[in-house]
Amino acid sequence: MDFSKHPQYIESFQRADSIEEIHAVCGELAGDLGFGGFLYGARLPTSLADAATIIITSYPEGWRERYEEKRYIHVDPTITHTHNNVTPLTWDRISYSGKNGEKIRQFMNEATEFGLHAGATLPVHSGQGEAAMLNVFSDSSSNKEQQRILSSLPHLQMLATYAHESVRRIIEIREIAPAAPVLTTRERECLLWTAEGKTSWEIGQILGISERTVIFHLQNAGDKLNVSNRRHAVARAISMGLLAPHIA
Amino acid sequence: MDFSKHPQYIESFQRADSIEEIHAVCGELAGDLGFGGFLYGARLPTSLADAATIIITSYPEGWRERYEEKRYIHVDPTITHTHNNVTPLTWDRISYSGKNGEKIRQFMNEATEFGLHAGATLPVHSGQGEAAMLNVFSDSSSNKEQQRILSSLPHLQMLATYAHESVRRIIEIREIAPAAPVLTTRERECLLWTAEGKTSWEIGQILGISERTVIFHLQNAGDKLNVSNRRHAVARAISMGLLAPHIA
DNA sequence: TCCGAACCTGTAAGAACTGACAGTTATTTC
DNA sequence: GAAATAACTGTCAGTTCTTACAGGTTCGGA
Repeated sequence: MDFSKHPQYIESFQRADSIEEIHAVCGELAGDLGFGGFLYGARLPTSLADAATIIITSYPEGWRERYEEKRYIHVDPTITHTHNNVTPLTWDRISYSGKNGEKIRQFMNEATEFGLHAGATLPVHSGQGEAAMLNVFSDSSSNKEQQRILSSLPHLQMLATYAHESVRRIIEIREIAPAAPVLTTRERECLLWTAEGKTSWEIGQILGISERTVIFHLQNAGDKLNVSNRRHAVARAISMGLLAPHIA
Repeated sequence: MDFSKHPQYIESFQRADSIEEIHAVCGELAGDLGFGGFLYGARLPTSLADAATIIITSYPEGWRERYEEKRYIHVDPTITHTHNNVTPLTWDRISYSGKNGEKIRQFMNEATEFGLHAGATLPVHSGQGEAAMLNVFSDSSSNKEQQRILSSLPHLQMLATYAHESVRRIIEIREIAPAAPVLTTRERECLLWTAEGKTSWEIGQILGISERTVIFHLQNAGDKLNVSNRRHAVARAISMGLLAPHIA
């Protein structure tokens, strides 16, 4: 297969500044590599329990409708795989055992009705629970085609990271998530111990300062995080990555 | 370049059940692909502010000592890149501008003294803040070599995910992190609203149950999470991914 | 039919947190 | 030298959490 346009796709992804452009690049590369269509899907957490879902796809209209209608998102093995893995998945290796096995088999059978006979899923994860996947499908499941898919996996995987990078860049520009405030050392320390369940008094003992001072720092941290109690502060700080282990 | 052994490496990674075996596979593939050495590094968060660091490497002894001694982990641009990106980095594209530019230049210069003339970094992220990278270096930085590195990136990237997968599998077997408990729907709901800063009474209003019942559920959740107050429960639940947005 | 799991509710005392009062000290920056 | 920032400390009233007491209902599986 011809991978010579690989660098061009990467450049196109890096230049893209709208979802439509990303769609175009994905479509082009899927076509060039001989695939029948693609689907890029990402979930970008915006708050604790909410996430923005971005879908960029050239899947057949009928299949997308069916998928919606039957709520196949709860069955789709490519999504499960992406959640639990970092490695590529070729669809011929999907397992039909387990309690959802029958549902999955039906799902895959229905997919073939719309031309998705074979394909692969390339997971991409980024920090803080962001997850994305690039699916490509082929309208044949011959041995030769399976082999072709297999050999294009490395390139697809790499392109998937660039696709994801550009989506993140574009979405971030539009500012879905609020920026994290800058905490002082003490504020971070106090928050961290709070997250470990310590009381103000205990934290004071740990840090060698008075209980009142701990309250002071936590109050300041709370103001910066725009919250009104410690439970909320802990949740915010963690999900903003403010308490994450530092390098080294 | 010859990528025909690609599937063999993958199989070896999947079969490996010790860090030493992973070392061997990485060494083999780096050698086969013409690289002078490799470094796989991962940070697997174990608790809120702590992470296990796993390093598997064939870097020159002298360079590793120097790196330790000078605490280059704070300077190393491959680590910064891995933290902030999902895409591969070829070392010739490292930027020397910015406030740490001079330090980074010195770092890279010293690296060349030990034979690291060119190379690439392949980031791998998995859920819950886990991050890893595969570095490979070459003892020449000729144009031809740069080209060679570039063309092997897709394969390296894919192999990096398999390397990371096997490390995760091995480490998980040895149980660094405790398993997440199963929460009931109500427990999860109450915890979620608690993480949003709501009081018991408020949560009762939201869920249409009494304040006492909310306390009851939070108590049970706390017991399962093995914590003694809500701040700790919120922290635990979030960092275990129990409150993460469901696929819907 | 009995059991466990999930869900629901009440009272009450003491511990912990929150918010508003009112400050001090040291360091850095303009 | 003034201003800003980080760190530090105290009291007090009111709110919320924690723990321990003692129950009840519903539903599905053994």
